[in-house]
Amino acid sequence: MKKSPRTNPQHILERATPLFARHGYDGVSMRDVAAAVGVTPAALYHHFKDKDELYIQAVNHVFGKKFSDAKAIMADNDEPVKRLETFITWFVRVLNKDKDFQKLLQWVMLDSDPRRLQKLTKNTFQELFAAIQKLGESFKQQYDPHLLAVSIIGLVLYHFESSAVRKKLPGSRATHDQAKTITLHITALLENGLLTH
Amino acid sequence: MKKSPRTNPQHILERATPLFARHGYDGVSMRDVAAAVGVTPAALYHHFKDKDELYIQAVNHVFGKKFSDAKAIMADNDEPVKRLETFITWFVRVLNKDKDFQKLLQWVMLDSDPRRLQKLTKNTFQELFAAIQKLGESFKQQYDPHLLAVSIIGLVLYHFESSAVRKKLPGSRATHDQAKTITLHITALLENGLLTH
DNA sequence: GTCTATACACAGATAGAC
DNA sequence: GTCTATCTGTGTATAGAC
Repeated sequence: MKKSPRTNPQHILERATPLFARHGYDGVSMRDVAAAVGVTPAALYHHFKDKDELYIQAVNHVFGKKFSDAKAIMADNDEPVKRLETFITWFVRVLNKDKDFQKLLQWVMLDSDPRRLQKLTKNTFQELFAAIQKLGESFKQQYDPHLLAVSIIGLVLYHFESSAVRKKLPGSRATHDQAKTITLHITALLENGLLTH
Repeated sequence: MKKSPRTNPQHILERATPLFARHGYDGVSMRDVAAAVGVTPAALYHHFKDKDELYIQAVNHVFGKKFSDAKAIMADNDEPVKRLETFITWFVRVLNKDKDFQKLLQWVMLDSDPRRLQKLTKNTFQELFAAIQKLGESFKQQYDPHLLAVSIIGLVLYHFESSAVRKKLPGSRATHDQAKTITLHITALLENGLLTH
């Protein structure tokens, strides 16, 4: 095993991730990252050519792991309802556990730089989205598969995206932050809808 | 009628809004705003004590109008299903029409400054959220009203929050950007769910 | 591989003339 | 009410010593 420097690229990414997750690209400076790592800004430029590259690699470092897990889950051969529930259970648990992942998803959606957005979404969302879309086709034919996939993802994501604001709103309770509560609510609503038949 | 200066506070807010909507608080400088208004940065400080105040007033200027419209809609006395559909129709149309409103909603959800978040959410979301929550109680009792309100809002919002990314994903079509398409999809899914009964 | 030192642009904000 | 001019801190990024 070669001697590895205390400060390798992966270590830098792991220190930078929570900063970008909390404050976004424009809210974090290279000085901030350097301070979190425990080096000077100049040292960062030895490992990353500029701030964009550092940010993109930090995001992809987080996304890569999660989405490869998701792909495995969606590849199972259970029946559709079971697969849907497995996916939602997994997605809720991951979002609940890894706040950095959840926040970075939000920041990516808001990125106003087309170049950077391209690099952030390349080879990450596509496969998972396609799998969800295909799963959606197993249900009622009336739903557009693309819109249905967006609906399913949004239904899950928004319970976490709204969390900071939601807690200030009426009816908020501690149980609303628990993965199990959210999962049960979403699956019931998605499967049965609001009306009695 | 008094002589009004070409550059009054409201005019500044209207010029600043699209900038904050696109790039967020940290992505916009006072110099950017001043350039968009056509004055020097110093002039802005005559009308607003600092950047925070300018940003908060810009957001509240946009939110205020929309949410008072929404309150009126939710006050109607139609039956629950009809009221739900009216609300979703209105919400989708507003989000589709006013991209600044839609984007600012996203930025507010990500605001990491507790002080600013407090000022942004004070007296804006509460009443509307409470009305949606109450509407949700008209349907199946099994659903937690708070979670149901979050689900309904998220289901609508995410179709717009995801739009930049969604267009790069499989199955995307031009009709997916039309208010009517989205409204019909969401109402059908919410009311009936995925399973056949 | 990390440091010191620094270049240079841009940030928020203010003083005081007009 | 807006300007010019400016203060002071922070931003990204680099050169060159160690």
